[in-house]
Amino acid sequence: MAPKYKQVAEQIETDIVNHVYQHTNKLLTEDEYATKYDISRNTVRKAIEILVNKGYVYQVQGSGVFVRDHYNSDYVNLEKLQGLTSDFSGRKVETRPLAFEQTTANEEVAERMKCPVGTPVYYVKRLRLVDDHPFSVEDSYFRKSLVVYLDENIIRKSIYNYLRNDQKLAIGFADRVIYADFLKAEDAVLLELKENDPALLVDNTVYLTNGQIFDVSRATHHFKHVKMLKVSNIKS
Amino acid sequence: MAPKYKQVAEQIETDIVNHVYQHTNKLLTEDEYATKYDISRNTVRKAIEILVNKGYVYQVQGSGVFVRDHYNSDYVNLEKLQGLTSDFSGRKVETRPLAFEQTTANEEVAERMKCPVGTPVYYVKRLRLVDDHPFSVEDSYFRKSLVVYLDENIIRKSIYNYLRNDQKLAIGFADRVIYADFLKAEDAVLLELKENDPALLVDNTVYLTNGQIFDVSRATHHFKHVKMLKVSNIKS
DNA sequence: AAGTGGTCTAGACCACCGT
DNA sequence: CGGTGGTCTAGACCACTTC
Repeated sequence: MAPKYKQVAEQIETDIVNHVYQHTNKLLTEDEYATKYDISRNTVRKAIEILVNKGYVYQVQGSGVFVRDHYNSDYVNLEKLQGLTSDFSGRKVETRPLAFEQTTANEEVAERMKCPVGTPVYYVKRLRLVDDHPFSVEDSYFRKSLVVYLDENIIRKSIYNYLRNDQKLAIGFADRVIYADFLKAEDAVLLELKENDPALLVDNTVYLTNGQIFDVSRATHHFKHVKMLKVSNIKS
Repeated sequence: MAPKYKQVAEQIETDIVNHVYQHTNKLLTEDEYATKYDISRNTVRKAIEILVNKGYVYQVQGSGVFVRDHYNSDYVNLEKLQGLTSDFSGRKVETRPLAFEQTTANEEVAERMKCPVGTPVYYVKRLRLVDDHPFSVEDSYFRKSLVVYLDENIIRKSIYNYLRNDQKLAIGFADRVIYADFLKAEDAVLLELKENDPALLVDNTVYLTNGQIFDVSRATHHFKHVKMLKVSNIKS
């Protein structure tokens, strides 16, 4: 059972996507939502906060909450970690496994995973395509003691859905380091580009809620097809 | 007068940076902070939420709030918009003005600023250096009707501090689109790289609290010296 | 002045972690 | 089981926008 504020956030998000507020671009007031859903104003505010963080709306004190012009599906939204499928809903998203093996952490992986060299890990390499265009190549390592089981069937689909739903893994937070570099020859072939073209790289480190690292990955993105979007509020 | 939750967040942040929690890596409990600062638990939670979003700490239900290993000063943290000076505190940050003029929006700028072609704007081009290494080249346009005044002296320092503190401009939120491309010849010279090397680009659109766009910019970053960090929680 | 979002409180109860 | 974070409430008062 999801908490109320999440349910309400999803409700309002659906309304936004369905252009319910199109005439004025303005949401209902907080008091109106409180009455509508029979919840307290603070719960309404928590719901709206989620939408603010996702970049759907902005708040103006004394005035209201307004819908933003939003970037439909050309960007990878850095606020939504669920992966490509949610960013590119309505488009064809495909995953091609390129490698899958059980091995042990070499020095580089051990350093990124903060574990000893030789720790057992799963290695997965996958090519992702959107609308039949190569999108990114992804090298992932999963710590075997934490993910317990993986197979070739699972990695064709969403590894994360499997870990969350079937393995009940409590995924907590993630760091992503974003940078540019020369495209390696091996990846150039897969992305249908040339060696030493630019590449947009993202190094991921994913933690369980208790702070343990269970996954590190590096995604090499097609520089022409991939742009990342970060929305920010000037608070904090 | 900053709100309590912000003040407390800054207090705790200072404590973290000064290694006050180093022995256990664990913050005080929410109740302890509530007593310590004589505030309600909800206010403590708002303060801690800020630190979570900045990537300083993570929360474990039933257990406590823990300090993360943090990435001292090698990354541009996408959660902190204040600019380079705060990301690279303790390092030499320099800004060299390359161009400053009053002009009008051409088609590209008008499109990005969602304003008519011909709208009066300030154009600013600056080179940023960190520890004497070229870091990025930045092309910015400011909508003249909203920023009112700028001069060559201001753009040497922090334009944003000036707009916020002296002009009392209410800066609200920003979009950043991050991507990779070939480095242009003109920027290669400034960054001491070669034409067609990779470049890490960031297109910025900055809004006032009322939703008006007052600044658009494009930063071309040195691919070897710049990495961006995004920390995320798996909530929302 | 009325409307609407922003801050803050005090307290209740639940969910999860550890002993 | 006790400790600690997560959700939620009802209400007060402030700050800003709009008319």
